[in-house]
Amino acid sequence: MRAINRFNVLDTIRRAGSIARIEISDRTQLSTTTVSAITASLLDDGLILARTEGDLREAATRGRPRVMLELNPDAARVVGAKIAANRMVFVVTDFCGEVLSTLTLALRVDRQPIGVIADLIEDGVRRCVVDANLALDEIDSVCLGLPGVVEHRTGHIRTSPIFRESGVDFAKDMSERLGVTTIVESDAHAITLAHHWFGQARDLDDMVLVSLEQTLGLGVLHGGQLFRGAGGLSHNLGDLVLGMGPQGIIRLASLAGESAILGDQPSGRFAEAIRLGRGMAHAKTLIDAEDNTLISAAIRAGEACGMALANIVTLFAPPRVILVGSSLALGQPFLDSLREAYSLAIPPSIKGVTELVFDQSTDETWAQGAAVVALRELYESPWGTTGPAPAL
Amino acid sequence: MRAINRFNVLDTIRRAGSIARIEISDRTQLSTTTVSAITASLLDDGLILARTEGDLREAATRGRPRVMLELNPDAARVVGAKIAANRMVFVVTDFCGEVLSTLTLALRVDRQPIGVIADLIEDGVRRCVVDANLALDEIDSVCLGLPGVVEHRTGHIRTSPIFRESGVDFAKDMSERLGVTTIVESDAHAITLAHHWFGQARDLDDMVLVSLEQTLGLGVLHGGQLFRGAGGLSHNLGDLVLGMGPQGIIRLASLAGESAILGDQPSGRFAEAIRLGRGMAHAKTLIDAEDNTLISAAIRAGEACGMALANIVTLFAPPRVILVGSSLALGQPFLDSLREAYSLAIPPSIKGVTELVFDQSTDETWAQGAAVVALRELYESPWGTTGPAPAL
DNA sequence: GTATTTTTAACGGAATGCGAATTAAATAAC
DNA sequence: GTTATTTAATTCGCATTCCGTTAAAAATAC
Repeated sequence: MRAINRFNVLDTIRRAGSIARIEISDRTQLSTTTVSAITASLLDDGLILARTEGDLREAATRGRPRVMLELNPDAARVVGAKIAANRMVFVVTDFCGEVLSTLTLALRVDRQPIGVIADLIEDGVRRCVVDANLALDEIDSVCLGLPGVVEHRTGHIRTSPIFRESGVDFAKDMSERLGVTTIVESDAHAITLAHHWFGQARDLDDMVLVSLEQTLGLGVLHGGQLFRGAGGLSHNLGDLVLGMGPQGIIRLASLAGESAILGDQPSGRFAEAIRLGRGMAHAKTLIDAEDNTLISAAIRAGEACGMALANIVTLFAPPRVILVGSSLALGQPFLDSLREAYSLAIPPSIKGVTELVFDQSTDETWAQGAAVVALRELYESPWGTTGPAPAL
Repeated sequence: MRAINRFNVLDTIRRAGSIARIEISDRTQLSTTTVSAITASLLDDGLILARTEGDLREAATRGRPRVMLELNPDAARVVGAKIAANRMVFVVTDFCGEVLSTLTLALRVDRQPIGVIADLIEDGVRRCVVDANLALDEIDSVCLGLPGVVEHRTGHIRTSPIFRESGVDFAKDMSERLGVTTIVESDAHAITLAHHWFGQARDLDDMVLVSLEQTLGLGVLHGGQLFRGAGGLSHNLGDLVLGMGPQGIIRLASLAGESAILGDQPSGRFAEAIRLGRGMAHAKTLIDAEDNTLISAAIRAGEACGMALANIVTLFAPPRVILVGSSLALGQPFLDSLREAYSLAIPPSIKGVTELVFDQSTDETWAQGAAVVALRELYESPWGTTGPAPAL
């Protein structure tokens, strides 16, 4: 019970950024007495800080001024990472989720042996931590955001475009390598939480996010919690079936996946751009130069995404859908056809329920989302005076 | 806190049917002391009964014999109803969900004015209650299961094939007519809970049910709770888009809805059978007589359903999917093509995660499911010594 | 100084949960 | 037939935690 209330108070403080006790009592419906007791213990554990100044009401109010409480950024540090096929992005954040250092490695890792990938990740984490002027043992938790189907609870990677193997217990591997608790999560789930904490869904506890990257992912927020499938695994939108063609099943990935849009580019400048992870940006310049092959690929992809999106809205009926990912960089042809297909396909009965938002987040935001995944687990874990208590 | 534990204990007793306190303590992780206190209060409120005999362990065990606890069937009575376009089925059940009386009205109500439909439902409820040798004021709650998109929380019917109007506040209407708390729920959600309590999902807290009736519905059970969309509304699978054809969007309903399979039958014996709600049964006899039009319609429908099913499994990854509804009566051509399309469309990465179960429930089971919806709300509501306390 | 508002402190009461001891009810052993 | 043993359930005492009330302390405006 205390644990629940404690978490609620802490989360209220985080959402507000800076808030007085009496306001917490208002929002959480807890008595001022209880809030005082809980905040005292949070202050004691060093999770929050008190600031005397900063009362935003009119200065001309009488009475004892409010003491504003806010998260103590130094209460914990975590590492978040976005691992993609052609790049890795690491961030170190403080307890508030603010980024302390960033590291981007542009290198193609897909289909490497698992040991090689683990080596690179380990290296990236260590370097990013050093960049933040920290040592690894000052890091409380690491979260890796990966594409594909990830079982967060068990730490297994079911399938991922960056691994040849399937069913890897990657969380355990990396925990042992780093000597720090390491968890894994789908990259789509990570960016979903990033938007919940910092982005376009700060005001919402229910929403859906669709990520259009090399892999097509989905994040569903339901009551402020990620909706993970039974078994805790993430979704792979690319596997959605859009119809039956002459050569069999047509999946979304085959129309809207990165390779479907960019095509097979065996050589040349475009192929080089793709290899370096600039494929979509380069495609945009080609589209602007009216490359008809690419334009029609983008339109096809947009239509497919719009239809799939309509199906997802039919199933989840969220107030807002956020679209993110590199494919958005394709620009008008893609976005217009997506919007058009969506409004055609959305059933009339739920028209107007859902708002569509496009968001071009940087890779850093994705990594920050992974950090948020780690932080959320810290928030819920019991704390001693020195740091988070080890799990039972 | 007590309320939560109380509900847990009550639900544990319901699941077990008959169970000793010490066993409850085992399963709920509550101390025997707490279980004793809670069961005492439940006994006091008349919600459960104690039975001295019935200890199923070997008779030759020493020690004080266990006192088995079970639900008191007489603690409450509810009415559940399945309202379909061409029939209404009512049941009165006791507190355990056991059916006390049944009433089927075979009449076509779709597109009647709302007052007429309400009249018929009111009449059905009253007659079914009388059949159970009860008076309406002995009924604690009524739940109506309707096809279409239903907002359970607010009691509004967003769209339903049986109403001309949309956005009707039907729960309020019927509550006033009957003088009994009346709630509404999607028929698919009702049958989902029926399977959770009595059917093929007794052992599962996570599963998905797909109902193939006149309307195509979906029920998602997640952690023992129905997963309702962000506004508490139900899903309409028929609106799912399966592809783009020459005449525009192809929705599942246009391939696998009842009218899509049976076709437009303006007259004749078949049309008469459809009007009476025997359409699918009659179709089966025609299929057995090798009516090629129907066979190919059934195959098309099966394929469409199989693909849609694969998409749902991709999104929810439940351990089990239960398929119910009148369309199952089409037999082999439909089921075989469904299975085949499903196994083609299911992505390899989650092959084997989900088990497919077909279930031909009677209409009574659907109505019983609606009763379960009502009972679950009673279970959670606070009780006085005389009956459920009125909502605040 | 007085008034006002926020925060902390102190006390009592109520609810809840747990552990230990106790009682209850049966069988097994003698 | 009595006693011991075993298992189930209850009782009792204790700790926690919450809330409400009241009062005091802190800090500022007037």
